[in-house]
Amino acid sequence: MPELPEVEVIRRGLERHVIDAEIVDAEVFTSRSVRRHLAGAADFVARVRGRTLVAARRRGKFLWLVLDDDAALLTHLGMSGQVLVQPAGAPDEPHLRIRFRLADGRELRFVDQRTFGSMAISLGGDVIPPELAHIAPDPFEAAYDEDVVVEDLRRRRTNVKRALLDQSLVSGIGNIYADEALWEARLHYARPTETLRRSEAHRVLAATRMVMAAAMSAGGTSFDALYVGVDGQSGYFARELQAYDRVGEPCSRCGSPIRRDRFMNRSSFICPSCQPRPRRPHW
DNA sequence: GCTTGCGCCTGAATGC
DNA sequence: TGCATTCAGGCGCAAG
Repeated sequence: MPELPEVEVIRRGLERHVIDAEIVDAEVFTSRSVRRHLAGAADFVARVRGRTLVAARRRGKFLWLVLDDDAALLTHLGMSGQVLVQPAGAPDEPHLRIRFRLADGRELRFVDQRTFGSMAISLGGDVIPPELAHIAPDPFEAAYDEDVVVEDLRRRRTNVKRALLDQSLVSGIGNIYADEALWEARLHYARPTETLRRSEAHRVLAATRMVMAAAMSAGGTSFDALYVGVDGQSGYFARELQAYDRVGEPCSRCGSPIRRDRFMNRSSFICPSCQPRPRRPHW
C-alpha cells in the first residue's frame, strides 16, 4: 500500500529515469483513472503530448511531474497504483490504465488494479498544485512545523489514530505507518486527542518521521506485487514492521502477542501491554 | 465549522 | 466444486 515512503521511492526513481524525457504520445485505457481531470481523457492526452518532464515532486502521498509548460502531471496511487518505466516492447500489464510513450522508445505506465488512484493535469506549475491546497505539509517538508501540528492535534475532538490519518493535519501517513508510529510511541489508537500531553504528541509525530525515514531507506513496504518501484522492484521494510500485520507474534519490547482490532472499519495492530486502552475520564 | 461514515474498486481468501 | 461473502484501505463528499 503506497504511503509516503513508497511514493518517495517512486519519486526518486522517476527523478533518476525520466527527467528530461519527452512524451510523444499517451493512451488512456480506463477513463476512471483520469476522473480527477475534469476536462476528460482526450484533453488529458492533448496536454501531455509533446511535453518534456522537468521535475518530480511530492507532498504526502501525492506525486507530480512538472512539465516544460509549467503544468504538472498530478498523480495519486490510491490503494494499488504503480508508476513504471518500461523498455520498448515490454508486454502490457493486466491493469495498465495509462501509457505514455517517451521519445526514446521507453514507456511510462500507470498500472492500477483497484482504480482508487488517478492522474490529472494540474495547471498549478512548479509549486504546490492548487488541487493539493487542503493537504498539509508532510513531516519531511521544510514547511512542516511540528509545534504547530502538536497544537492542532490537541485541539481536535477525535482520537489519535484518526488524526494521524487526516491528511489536512499532517500528510503522508496511512494505516501501516500510523500503527507503527503508535506502537513506537506506546499510544493506543483510541486515545482522545484532547488528552494528549504535548510530550506525547511530539513523541508520536517524531515516531512517524522515524518510521517513515527507515521505510524509505528500505525501499518501502511491499506485502505483495501491488507496491513496487518504477523498475518493478519490491521494498523490504515489511520485515522491519513491529506491529502491522504481525498478529500473534511477540512484541519486540515486551513479548506480548500483537493483537488485531477492528477500528474505524479497518485493521489496527497493537501491543495490548505497551498500548493499553485509555480509561475515561483520566489516565 | 468540525467530526463521522459511506461508497468507490478488484482480487484473494474464506464460508457454506 | 462452485458460488457468495468478506476483506484490504485512501480519498472525497454528504450527513450529522
